[in-house]
Amino acid sequence: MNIETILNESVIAAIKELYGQEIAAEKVQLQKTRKEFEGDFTLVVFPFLQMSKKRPEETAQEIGEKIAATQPLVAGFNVIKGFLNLSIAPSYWIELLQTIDNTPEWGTTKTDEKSPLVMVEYSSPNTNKPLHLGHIRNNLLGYALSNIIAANGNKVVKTNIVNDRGIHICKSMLAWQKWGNGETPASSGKKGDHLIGDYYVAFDKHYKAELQELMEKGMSKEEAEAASPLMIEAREMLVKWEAGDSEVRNLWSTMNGWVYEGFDETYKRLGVDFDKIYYESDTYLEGKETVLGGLEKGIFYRRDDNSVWADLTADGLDEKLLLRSDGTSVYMTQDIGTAQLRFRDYPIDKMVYVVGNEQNYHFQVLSLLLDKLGFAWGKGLVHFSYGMVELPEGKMKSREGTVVDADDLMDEMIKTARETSEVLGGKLSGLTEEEAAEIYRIIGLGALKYFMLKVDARKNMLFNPKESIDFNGNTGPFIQYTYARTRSIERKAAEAGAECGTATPASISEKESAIIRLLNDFPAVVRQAGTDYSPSGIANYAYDLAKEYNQFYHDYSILREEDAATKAFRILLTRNVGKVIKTAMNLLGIEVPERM
RNA sequence: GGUUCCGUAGCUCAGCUGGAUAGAGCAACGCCCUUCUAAGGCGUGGGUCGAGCGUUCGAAUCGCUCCGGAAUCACCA
Repeated sequence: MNIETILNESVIAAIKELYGQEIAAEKVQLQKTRKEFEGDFTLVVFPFLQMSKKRPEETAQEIGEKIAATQPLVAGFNVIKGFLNLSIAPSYWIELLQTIDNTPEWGTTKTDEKSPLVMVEYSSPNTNKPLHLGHIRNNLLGYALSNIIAANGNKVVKTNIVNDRGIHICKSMLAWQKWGNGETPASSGKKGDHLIGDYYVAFDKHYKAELQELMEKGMSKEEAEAASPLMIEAREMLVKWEAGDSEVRNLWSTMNGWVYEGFDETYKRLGVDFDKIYYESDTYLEGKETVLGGLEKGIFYRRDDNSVWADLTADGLDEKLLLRSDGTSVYMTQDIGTAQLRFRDYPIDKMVYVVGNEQNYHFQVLSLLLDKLGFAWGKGLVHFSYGMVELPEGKMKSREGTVVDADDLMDEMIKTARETSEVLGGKLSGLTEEEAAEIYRIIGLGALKYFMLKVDARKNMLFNPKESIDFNGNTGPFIQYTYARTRSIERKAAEAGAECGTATPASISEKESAIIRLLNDFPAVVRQAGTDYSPSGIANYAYDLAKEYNQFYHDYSILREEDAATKAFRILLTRNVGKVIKTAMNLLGIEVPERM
């Protein structure tokens, strides 16, 4: 049983004995004692004043006396105003450290046969351009969230829906046909997704030039857009694609194949993966059937022009188009189709969509529609909505060339990790170039990942490339550095044959008990992150722990301590800090180096 | 205009199931490497928690009203 539960029960018992009243466990406000005061946990006694009919100080005093007398784990207490600060016996903390040490995956909940199945959709790229900064936030959040959900005792299926069809892909294809001269990733040395992205940009450039020309001949913007030969050709290509034209389909699968190879490389580098990938080219027709089924059941209705709609006015929303008058499907229809396929493939209990907040309305509607169509998890679907990534100069726009490319950014981060390390002077001397390169990779990516994950996902965030590469302060490398320190201490302790935590030291310092209380919090932090869908909760916790340990590291000699029991205790503490940091960082998808 | 989200230090962000004097980092200034990793530690300065009203013994946290900003409200995806 954890210490909070024990104290909670002690408080309830004390209240009952003193004032003869039964109180609910939620009424007991126990919190960690603030740094300035002595003690480990603090009970707020204001809610009990009505029962005690005494002043706050007296009430706190008598509750404190009662608990100290009955609960052996409470070694002492003090009262400040209406706050009762309780000190926990060192023996309990030692025991906790040993429990952490002996428990594999401490802080997380195991999955078994009966665990609910949660499907997490994230990434969802288009196949006409490479991944950029916004995708990085999406991928990192999606991956971390999956880990966190899994750590809370759920089976998780990570999924990706690839938008592999539509006019945007036709644009790239057309441009490649016109100006590509048969260029391939192999012939050009470019990554497949970048190659296709370049043709998408080329299309846009030529298209704009065309528009300009037509408008100079006296057409309005709308007329020019309609008359543009390039755009007409692209639309024709889309029609051919839908009709299954073999030439177009072949080109399409070849070029998409190049893109997927490029994506795979980026995903691998980012450290994210998927259990199941869906393609819109497979799901877009499925949705149509489901919608028509809903039409038969009277859930939807058809207008005179033959289009199909859902009336959501009763739910406080408006009417939503599901099938165009020409019978083709829209975005919503595809998402319904994808849901249908997934439900056929897996016994889904809960569905989580990691998609940007610009689609909040879409998911509100989707949830209602799926519910009406009878999907058990429709109503409870979670749209894990995250904010935009903004740049210091303003919004990121591909047209204006202000995108930050995912691959470039990762290169840059790793390069900076190397440079920083070299400036600091021979940090990794004694390692081979390969070993050092691996550490730079871990640090560079750790900096990037932590920077993206520490911020509350709901908020728009500012990405300042310069600052992101600053490895000081509340950053991934700081946490990694702290971990490397704990590993170093462990290695040195092992070399010296030092004992690890078998005896109880005479006393535990404030810094030490602060660290242990943080360790004690970890399971609750993981649980909270699971219910709040909050990777940032874990990230900020990891930082707090690392910071606390670093201060401790500077204030106490760990290996030089003369007293064997104290030394052993500190080694055990260090090992547990390393263990918890590593677990927390793993949940975030951030690797942790053995040395740096 | 409707809906949703966000306003906390100069900057980037924590804290929000109501609790003690609102915390970090960056930036500025001053200390600390003969000491287990200085990618570190310590210190100084910096705040009407967007504004107002309300609920409460107690509000950055809850409610209402404003003010700012963002997203969305397509037969685009």
